[in-house]
Amino acid sequence: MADGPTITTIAERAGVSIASVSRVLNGLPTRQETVRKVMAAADELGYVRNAVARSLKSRRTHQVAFAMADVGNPAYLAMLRQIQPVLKAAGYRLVLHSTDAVVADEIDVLHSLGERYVDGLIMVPLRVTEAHLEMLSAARAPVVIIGQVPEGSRVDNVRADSHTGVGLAIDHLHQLGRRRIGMINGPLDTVPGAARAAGYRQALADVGLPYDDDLVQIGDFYRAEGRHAVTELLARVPDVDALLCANDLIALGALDVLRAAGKRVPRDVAVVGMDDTDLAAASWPSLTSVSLGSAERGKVAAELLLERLQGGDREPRLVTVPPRLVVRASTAGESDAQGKGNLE
Amino acid sequence: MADGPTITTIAERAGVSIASVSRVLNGLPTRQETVRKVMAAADELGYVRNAVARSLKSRRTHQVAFAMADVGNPAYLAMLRQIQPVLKAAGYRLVLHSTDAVVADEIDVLHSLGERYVDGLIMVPLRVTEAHLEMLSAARAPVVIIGQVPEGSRVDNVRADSHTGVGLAIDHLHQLGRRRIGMINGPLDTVPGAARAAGYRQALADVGLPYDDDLVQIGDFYRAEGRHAVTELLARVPDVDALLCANDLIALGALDVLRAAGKRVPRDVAVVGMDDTDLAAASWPSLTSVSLGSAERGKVAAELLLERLQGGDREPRLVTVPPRLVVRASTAGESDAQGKGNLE
DNA sequence: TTGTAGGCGTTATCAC
DNA sequence: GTGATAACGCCTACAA
Repeated sequence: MADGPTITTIAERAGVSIASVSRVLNGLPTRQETVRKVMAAADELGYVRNAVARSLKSRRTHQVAFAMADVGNPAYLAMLRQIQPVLKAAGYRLVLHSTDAVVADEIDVLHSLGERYVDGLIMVPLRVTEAHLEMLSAARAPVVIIGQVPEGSRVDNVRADSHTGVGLAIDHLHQLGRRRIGMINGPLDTVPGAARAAGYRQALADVGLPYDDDLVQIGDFYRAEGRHAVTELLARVPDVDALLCANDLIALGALDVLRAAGKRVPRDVAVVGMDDTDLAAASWPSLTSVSLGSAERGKVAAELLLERLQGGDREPRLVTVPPRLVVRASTAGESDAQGKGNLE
Repeated sequence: MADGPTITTIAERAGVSIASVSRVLNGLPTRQETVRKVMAAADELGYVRNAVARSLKSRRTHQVAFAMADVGNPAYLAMLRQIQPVLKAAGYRLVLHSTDAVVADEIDVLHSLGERYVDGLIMVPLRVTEAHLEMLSAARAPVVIIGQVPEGSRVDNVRADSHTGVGLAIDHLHQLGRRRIGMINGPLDTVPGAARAAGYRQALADVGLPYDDDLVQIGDFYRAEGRHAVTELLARVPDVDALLCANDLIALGALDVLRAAGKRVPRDVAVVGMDDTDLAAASWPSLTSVSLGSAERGKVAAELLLERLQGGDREPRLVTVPPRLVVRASTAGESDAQGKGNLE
């Protein structure tokens, strides 16, 4: 693992100056003979440009950071899968930051932008604190935030619209003739929890159904908690005919409980999840789910960042990605692709 | 977004030399008064060290690359989830490379090691070609390969043992009294496909069951292909009482087909998947699966790399991660955690 | 067309 | 202790 050759090594070998070597390597006009000599020397030595030195001079690293709470979370993964190819195609490397849901880590990532080891950052903050906003306004590189940012913040911002998403689900269930539609939500002090609760209330009003506290159960965004919450709801309202779950994991928990209780899905109870993760298609019955466009948000965020990296300044932009209802067997059993199956 | 301050800026402001600034910033012995002045200036200016300049001098980037075929693949993700915290704890950033299963891209990643923008690399190659080996031996930074590398290659190597893993599954099924154990495999010209085929043959011999060509069906590592293959096998051998599937997706396909055919799982047919992905726990019935230790392999790879980055030279190491059978409802229905459920 | 020289921001080696 | 000063490897005026 000998020390790699530099342009100086090549220059000596080719008998020219380092300036000529640099020119050849960068395709600047040079005499044919010089080009030949330099290329030959570079080849023989197995020369590879030192990206660090290059960055120091050019002030560009061709690296972009993506920071989110947890690499293992399917929603972030969906984003990552879209972000990656967009950046790669534009010649950028991707640096990953998993903040483990620790706010201090997020601030740290923002701070480290000053180290200039990346040209830009895409971040999905858990919540946006004062500290975030302060660091954002002082950021030394372009940042795109996926999530909610206060009005007037001077950052590109990509949002989901879970409020509307809940509406899609309720509409769908209502059209299927469901009238006692329960909601299993996560904590109300989270951004998604609050938005979904509000969306549920309004969507019911929109289709003319009364809001009933008994039909709402708060748990948390995990399968086990989902099971627990659904059990409670079922005990209170045995004749519930549909369940809107605040994410897919909760919905899987709901399927567990309904199955154990001898309820048929979707005939007795229709179930809808949210986020449309891979799990939705894997479950049985496959799960109707509201996609909040994680993939799309990732893609848009990457594109916005590239624009800023390539183009110049422009007004900060706000893009809201519309939700989409993906209908599967848990609400529309008979028309499902694997329609021959059933639960009895 | 004004140009950031450098040690020169600080030096001027504090009325000292850049050498002193550097010393203070690096905690080298300095007079108290100087420390105070420098820190004050740095604070006021919001100074942040330039990582690029630092790397140029120190020849360390504190970055490590992880290269695999596809960010979306759950097996790679399981690795990533383990690699990330190990590296983070050691102060390394993670650079992600998704090669889209293109060999040229892999070579490219290997080549780019010469650019010195990372201190090391963890790679999961699809297959190891001559070109790989050549680049590996010339690599200018430590590399850990997850996968099969020819004997005698001078690289750290972390392997799975799917051969043994298949044995675990067959043993389990045999102990449950299954005697007509089918195998749904992927292409035999892939490394995993070949290993699993060999493991199946030998495991049958080990438990004293005859090998029967009719019980083997080759498809591909996807759900739809799994469905197709299982359909064929079922037509040929209607009384098959267990299916070993070469990965979880195939196994999900198997569940689809068995359900449609009115076979009860596990009573009529027990089903085992491989890889133990998240999907295994999400399906119904939940899927018994052979874990090939993706997570563990990631962890070990990260640790090996760190050792090399911190310590000095040592002989290349070969670590084989043992497989583990994760029993769930698809083979052991009654004892399943959600045991009240059934498929009828 | 080519070479010399200066600078990107740090670190580290010297003398003082 | 501290301050010049020389690298690290590359790019780029500017001069020849």
